[in-house]
Amino acid sequence: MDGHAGIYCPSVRQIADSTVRRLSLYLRFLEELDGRRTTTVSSEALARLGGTTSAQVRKDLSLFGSFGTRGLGYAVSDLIEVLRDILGLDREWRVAIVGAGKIGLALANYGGFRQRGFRVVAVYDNDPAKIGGLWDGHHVRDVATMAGDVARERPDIAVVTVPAGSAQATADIIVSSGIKGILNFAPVKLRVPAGVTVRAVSMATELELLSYALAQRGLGAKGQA
Amino acid sequence: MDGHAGIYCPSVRQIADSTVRRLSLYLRFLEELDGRRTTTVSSEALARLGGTTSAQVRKDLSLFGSFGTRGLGYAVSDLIEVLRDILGLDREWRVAIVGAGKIGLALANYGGFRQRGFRVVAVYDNDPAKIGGLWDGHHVRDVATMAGDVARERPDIAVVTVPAGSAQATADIIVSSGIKGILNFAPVKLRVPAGVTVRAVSMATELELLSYALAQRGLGAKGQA
DNA sequence: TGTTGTGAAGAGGTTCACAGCG
DNA sequence: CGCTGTGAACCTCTTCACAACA
Repeated sequence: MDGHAGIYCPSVRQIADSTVRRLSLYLRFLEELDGRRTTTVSSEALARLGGTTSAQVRKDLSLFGSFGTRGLGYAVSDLIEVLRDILGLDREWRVAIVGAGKIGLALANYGGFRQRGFRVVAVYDNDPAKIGGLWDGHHVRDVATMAGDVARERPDIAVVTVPAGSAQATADIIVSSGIKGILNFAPVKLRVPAGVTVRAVSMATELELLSYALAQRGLGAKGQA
Repeated sequence: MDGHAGIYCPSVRQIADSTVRRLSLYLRFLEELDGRRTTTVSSEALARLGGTTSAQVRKDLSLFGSFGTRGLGYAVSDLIEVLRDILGLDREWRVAIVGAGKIGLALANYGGFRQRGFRVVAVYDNDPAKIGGLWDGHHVRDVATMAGDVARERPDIAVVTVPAGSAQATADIIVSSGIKGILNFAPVKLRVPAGVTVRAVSMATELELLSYALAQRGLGAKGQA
């Protein structure tokens, strides 16, 4: 055990999503800076990299503590450790992938996945054609057996990469098996009880936001045939 | 030409991302309701489906016009058409995929992609091993030839599914070739000139938001070994 | 009567500006 | 002197409450 989880308690109860999103961004920049042997960084420099303002950077960090040195800035390697701790990346997260399809595969093969401490411990599907087969080195199991496996393998997070139509039913199985975190790739809003956290990666929504932006842009100027 | 693009001009100049995101969600629910032959829906019902409030639904829609009937609600099929129009889904979007890998494949095979009017017109990569090969029915071309193709094939949107390290360079090529919309799957913040819209699908960030939420949750109660 | 559309009030996040320190 | 940390002002989005109306 590392025993230092929760050193950086926010003074305020609830931290905004937008803040955590930026912390995650800062961390990526800091790791890049660290790779270039940069030892110190100012809020101004971090802000430029992240497309925000120096005040925003300082405010974001100050919600969790005082990590900088006045007149100097932030020590890159220290801040990396702090942010990893805050974001919960100082430990391993055990992940079950539900839906042995292409999206899950893309995620599992995404370099940052393993590197950030996310480890696939089980893969499920409900398609008899897939069950028993191999998927990225894992045997695909029947989703019906999930609840029984959880006690043994203790996954922390379930990744839902099933079609929209079966996403809610899948989420229900996941919830009832006791998993408290869900990363949802299906283009539906999952309904879960309090105490379970859902995050959605919404390709459909982002595409539509893009479509909206482009359509708006076309109004004033050209409006292509 | 359909000629009715831009009927629904927002009274305010700038619509919030969060609003457009909800419109996209409403549209999905409306299509589901339409499939069940439901003809009318109240803001209250839409709100329940989308996890928001009726006032929010009405406010969101009222930014673009008055589409409901007092005492009755909204006509499902009419509202579907209105939202499709607002979101720019009443036309075809020509898409170039840059990075012939697994994520792009997952996206291209996602049902809603074609169905919502997004059509892949070209696939690029910079890996000589992939160039010339077949990818989901498309010949993979050298990304260096992109600028020349754009004049002929007029893609509206480029999907960036290359590794983080080459994402910015790829975006630069895309921008200089004249494409105005980018859907970015790489875990980096793309820097583009004004006039180009970027949307990011960030698996890394959402994973970290999930990790943060779970880590926080562990503090008060159990704090697993 | 039932539900929309909307001004006004409220909440929450961002920006400002400067005191506080190294 | 430079840069952080932070209360206060600002602004934007959300919620409320009710008039308007089919």
